[in-house]
Amino acid sequence: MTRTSLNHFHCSMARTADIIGDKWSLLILRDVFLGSKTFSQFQKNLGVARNILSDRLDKLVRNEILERRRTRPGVERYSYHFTDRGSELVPVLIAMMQWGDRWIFGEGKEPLELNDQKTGRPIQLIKVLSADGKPLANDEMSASPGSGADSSILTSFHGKRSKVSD
Amino acid sequence: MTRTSLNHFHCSMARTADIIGDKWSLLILRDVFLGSKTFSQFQKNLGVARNILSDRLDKLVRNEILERRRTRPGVERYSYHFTDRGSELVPVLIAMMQWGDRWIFGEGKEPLELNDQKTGRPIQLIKVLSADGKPLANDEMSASPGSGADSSILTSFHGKRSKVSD
DNA sequence: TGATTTGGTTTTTTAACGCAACTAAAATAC
DNA sequence: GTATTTTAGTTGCGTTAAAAAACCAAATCA
Repeated sequence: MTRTSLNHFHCSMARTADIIGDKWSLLILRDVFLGSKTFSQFQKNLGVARNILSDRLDKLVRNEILERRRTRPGVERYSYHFTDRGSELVPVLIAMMQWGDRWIFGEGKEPLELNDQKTGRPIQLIKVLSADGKPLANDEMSASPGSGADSSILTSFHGKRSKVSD
Repeated sequence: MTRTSLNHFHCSMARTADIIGDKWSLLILRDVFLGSKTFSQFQKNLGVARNILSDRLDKLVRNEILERRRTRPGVERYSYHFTDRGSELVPVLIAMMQWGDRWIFGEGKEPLELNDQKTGRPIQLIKVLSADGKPLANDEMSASPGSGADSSILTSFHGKRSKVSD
């Protein structure tokens, strides 16, 4: 019996979490964002077990988050890069970083600062904005079934569950 | 041999991932955001095993993401709510949802739409913005050691690792 | 009064994790 | 020209956490 997959949830969060919702995948993606490219770099930076790293890279490649490129023809030397799909996960990563900056390390103690390369100034805090660009608090939002919704979306997004080998 | 904790990484992503970087925690938080409050509601909506749910709720409470309130004095009836700390994770959740909307379900097939309650219009796509409010692509950002950085932050953020029972 | 709901805990099984050792080819050092 | 190191993994094994199901006790509903 394999672990529970979230594949059949009709829910974007669940499906996204199924792909990147584990510690090592998230850290690998962070590492890619910061410039790491190779198996050894990830291994050195993260200290993750090699089989786990192998498994996660595979999964990220299969899900087209990362692309594996051969760096020299005919030789087993590879590098990993974001696909378009993968690079659009960066806001997720940055939102997580910023939360940790604020609530774990605290103002003025951020381990890492992200800057606009052109101006050198720090990027903005990631926020939820209304259509006209105003920050929205959580209780100023409402959820409604989207165009692709099935009937029971708001009362339950518990879809069928499945066993997968992944 | 216990699982590796990311507690000693001097990295906001790692530390945040250590708290919410697993499927069920993320789904519980989504569920809270959408209005669920009780153990039974989470269990019904998510279909998660009760012991796992119990464990995750506990962890989220211990980490002050959620607050457990007794709903009737002297009786075992509880409800779970975001703390301030927890509610600031919502941008992370929404960024994940939006990624799934786009890359898993596809434009026009979103299971759920989030709206500005006042106007009824959908919220904006979450983006990384420069100080002057312009969207930044990934290669237009640079990382530099923050005010709380230790010396080796960019070459390696592999801190000491520890075994924890958590 | 008997069934159901609520909020869990306990028990058992199984899959995932972590570690160390191994492989095999290429690159570098001596 | 041989030896060591680096790269990119795979294999095997023991441990641990997750999943499923059963159980529990108090409160509430029918």
